[in-house]
Amino acid sequence: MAFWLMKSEPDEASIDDLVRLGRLPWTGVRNYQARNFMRDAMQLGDGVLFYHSSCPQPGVAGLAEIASGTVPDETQFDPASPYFDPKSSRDAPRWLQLDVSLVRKTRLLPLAEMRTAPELATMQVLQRGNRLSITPVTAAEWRAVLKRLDRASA
DNA sequence: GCCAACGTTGGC
DNA sequence: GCCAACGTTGGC
Repeated sequence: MAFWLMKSEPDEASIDDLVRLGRLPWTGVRNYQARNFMRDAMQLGDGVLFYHSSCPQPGVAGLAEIASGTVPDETQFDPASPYFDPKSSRDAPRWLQLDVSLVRKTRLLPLAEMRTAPELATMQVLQRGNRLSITPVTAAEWRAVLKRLDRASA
Protein backbone atom coordinates (compact mmCIF):
# COMPACT_ATOMS: atom_id res chain seq x y z
CA MET A 1 0.00 0.00 0.00
CA ALA A 2 1.44 3.29 -1.12
CA PHE A 3 0.38 6.90 -0.80
CA TRP A 4 0.18 9.73 -3.29
CA LEU A 5 -0.60 13.41 -3.54
CA MET A 6 -2.62 14.32 -6.62
CA LYS A 7 -3.12 17.91 -7.72
CA SER A 8 -6.32 19.09 -9.28
CA GLU A 9 -7.49 22.54 -10.19
CA PRO A 10 -10.80 22.88 -8.38
CA ASP A 11 -12.24 24.68 -11.41
CA GLU A 12 -11.82 21.39 -13.26
CA ALA A 13 -12.33 18.80 -10.55
CA SER A 14 -12.75 19.76 -6.91
CA ILE A 15 -13.22 17.74 -3.75
CA ASP A 16 -16.90 18.72 -3.89
CA ASP A 17 -17.17 17.16 -7.32
CA LEU A 18 -15.70 14.00 -5.85
CA VAL A 19 -18.16 14.14 -2.94
CA ARG A 20 -21.00 14.52 -5.40
CA LEU A 21 -19.89 11.78 -7.78
CA GLY A 22 -18.08 9.43 -5.40
CA ARG A 23 -15.56 8.62 -8.11
CA LEU A 24 -13.70 10.52 -10.80
CA PRO A 25 -11.62 9.53 -13.81
CA TRP A 26 -8.25 11.23 -13.44
CA THR A 27 -7.58 12.56 -16.93
CA GLY A 28 -5.29 15.17 -18.39
CA VAL A 29 -1.94 14.04 -16.95
CA ARG A 30 0.57 15.15 -19.57
CA ASN A 31 3.86 14.66 -17.82
CA TYR A 32 5.87 11.50 -18.30
CA GLN A 33 7.03 11.20 -14.72
CA ALA A 34 3.49 11.46 -13.43
CA ARG A 35 2.26 9.04 -16.08
CA ASN A 36 4.93 6.55 -15.10
CA PHE A 37 3.73 6.65 -11.51
CA MET A 38 0.29 5.69 -12.77
CA ARG A 39 1.66 3.02 -15.08
CA ASP A 40 4.27 1.46 -12.80
CA ALA A 41 3.54 2.20 -9.20
CA MET A 42 0.00 3.19 -8.35
CA GLN A 43 -2.11 0.32 -7.08
CA LEU A 44 -5.76 -0.23 -6.38
CA GLY A 45 -6.47 0.91 -2.83
CA ASP A 46 -3.50 3.26 -2.53
CA GLY A 47 -4.19 6.36 -0.45
CA VAL A 48 -4.50 9.75 -2.14
CA LEU A 49 -4.23 13.25 -0.76
CA PHE A 50 -6.58 15.27 -2.95
CA TYR A 51 -4.86 18.62 -3.42
CA HIS A 52 -6.34 21.81 -4.82
CA SER A 53 -3.86 23.77 -6.93
CA SER A 54 -3.88 27.00 -8.94
CA CYS A 55 -6.65 28.46 -6.85
CA PRO A 56 -7.13 31.06 -4.09
CA GLN A 57 -6.64 28.46 -1.32
CA PRO A 58 -4.21 25.78 -2.40
CA GLY A 59 -3.90 22.77 -0.10
CA VAL A 60 -5.11 19.28 0.77
CA ALA A 61 -8.89 19.20 0.57
CA GLY A 62 -9.71 15.53 1.11
CA LEU A 63 -8.74 11.90 1.13
CA ALA A 64 -9.31 9.50 -1.71
CA GLU A 65 -8.07 6.19 -2.99
CA ILE A 66 -7.05 4.63 -6.25
CA ALA A 67 -10.13 2.83 -7.50
CA SER A 68 -9.09 1.28 -10.81
CA GLY A 69 -6.17 0.24 -12.93
CA THR A 70 -5.02 2.39 -15.83
CA VAL A 71 -6.63 2.71 -19.23
CA PRO A 72 -5.71 5.07 -22.07
CA ASP A 73 -6.76 8.64 -21.30
CA GLU A 74 -9.63 9.31 -23.71
CA THR A 75 -9.02 13.04 -23.80
CA GLN A 76 -5.78 12.57 -25.75
CA PHE A 77 -7.80 11.40 -28.78
CA ASP A 78 -10.38 14.18 -28.69
CA PRO A 79 -9.48 17.15 -30.90
CA ALA A 80 -11.99 19.25 -28.98
CA SER A 81 -10.30 18.59 -25.65
CA PRO A 82 -7.66 20.91 -24.22
CA TYR A 83 -5.75 17.70 -23.48
CA PHE A 84 -5.77 16.54 -27.10
CA ASP A 85 -2.39 15.15 -28.13
CA PRO A 86 -2.04 15.00 -31.93
CA LYS A 87 1.09 12.88 -31.57
CA SER A 88 -0.72 10.14 -29.73
CA SER A 89 -2.71 7.38 -31.42
CA ARG A 90 -5.12 4.61 -30.45
CA ASP A 91 -2.46 2.12 -31.50
CA ALA A 92 0.14 3.64 -29.23
CA PRO A 93 -1.54 5.75 -26.58
CA ARG A 94 0.81 7.97 -24.67
CA TRP A 95 -1.31 8.99 -21.74
CA LEU A 96 -3.17 7.07 -19.08
CA GLN A 97 -6.01 7.67 -16.70
CA LEU A 98 -7.32 5.86 -13.66
CA ASP A 99 -10.24 6.28 -11.30
CA VAL A 100 -10.06 7.87 -7.89
CA SER A 101 -12.81 7.38 -5.32
CA LEU A 102 -13.75 9.45 -2.32
CA VAL A 103 -12.70 8.45 1.17
CA ARG A 104 -13.72 11.68 2.84
CA LYS A 105 -13.66 15.40 2.47
CA THR A 106 -11.47 16.98 5.14
CA ARG A 107 -10.90 20.47 6.39
CA LEU A 108 -8.66 22.36 4.02
CA LEU A 109 -5.03 21.92 5.02
CA PRO A 110 -3.58 25.02 3.40
CA LEU A 111 -0.25 24.94 1.65
CA ALA A 112 0.87 27.77 3.93
CA GLU A 113 0.21 25.61 6.99
CA MET A 114 1.96 22.64 5.42
CA ARG A 115 5.02 24.82 4.92
CA THR A 116 5.16 25.66 8.61
CA ALA A 117 4.86 22.02 9.75
CA PRO A 118 8.30 20.51 10.42
CA GLU A 119 6.92 16.96 10.14
CA LEU A 120 5.79 17.70 6.58
CA ALA A 121 8.99 19.39 5.44
CA THR A 122 10.10 16.38 3.40
CA MET A 123 6.97 16.27 1.27
CA GLN A 124 7.76 16.50 -2.40
CA VAL A 125 4.96 18.95 -3.08
CA LEU A 126 6.71 21.43 -0.78
CA GLN A 127 10.08 21.18 -2.47
CA ARG A 128 11.29 24.15 -4.38
CA GLY A 129 10.42 24.14 -8.05
CA ASN A 130 8.06 21.22 -7.71
CA ARG A 131 5.55 21.04 -10.52
CA LEU A 132 4.63 17.38 -10.68
CA SER A 133 0.89 16.79 -10.50
CA ILE A 134 1.35 13.37 -8.88
CA THR A 135 3.95 12.83 -6.17
CA PRO A 136 4.62 9.92 -3.84
CA VAL A 137 3.95 10.43 -0.14
CA THR A 138 5.75 8.37 2.50
CA ALA A 139 3.84 6.47 5.18
CA ALA A 140 5.24 8.84 7.80
CA GLU A 141 4.14 11.90 5.81
CA TRP A 142 0.70 10.36 5.31
CA ARG A 143 0.29 9.78 9.06
CA ALA A 144 1.50 13.29 9.80
CA VAL A 145 -0.99 14.81 7.37
CA LEU A 146 -3.86 12.81 8.88
CA LYS A 147 -2.84 13.88 12.35
CA ARG A 148 -2.72 17.50 11.31
CA LEU A 149 -6.09 17.26 9.59
CA ASP A 150 -7.57 16.23 12.94
CA ARG A 151 -6.52 19.51 14.46
CA ALA A 152 -8.74 22.53 14.17
CA SER A 153 -7.67 24.94 11.47
CA ALA A 154 -5.60 27.90 12.55
C1' DG B 1 -0.15 39.68 -13.84
C1' DC B 2 4.50 38.36 -12.46
C1' DC B 3 8.05 35.33 -12.36
C1' DA B 4 10.90 31.24 -10.86
C1' DA B 5 11.50 26.71 -12.06
C1' DC B 6 11.31 23.13 -14.90
C1' DG B 7 9.99 20.19 -19.13
C1' DT B 8 9.89 19.90 -24.10
C1' DT B 9 11.15 21.01 -28.68
C1' DG B 10 13.95 21.38 -32.49
C1' DG B 11 18.05 23.18 -34.97
C1' DC B 12 22.59 22.04 -35.44
C1' DG C 1 23.73 14.79 -27.96
C1' DC C 2 23.85 19.75 -26.84
C1' DC C 3 21.48 23.63 -25.59
C1' DA C 4 18.75 27.89 -26.50
C1' DA C 5 14.15 29.09 -27.00
C1' DC C 6 9.83 28.41 -25.74
C1' DG C 7 5.77 26.73 -23.10
C1' DT C 8 3.67 25.40 -18.73
C1' DT C 9 2.94 25.18 -13.83
C1' DG C 10 1.50 27.26 -9.90
C1' DG C 11 2.27 30.24 -5.84
C1' DC C 12 1.99 34.83 -4.71
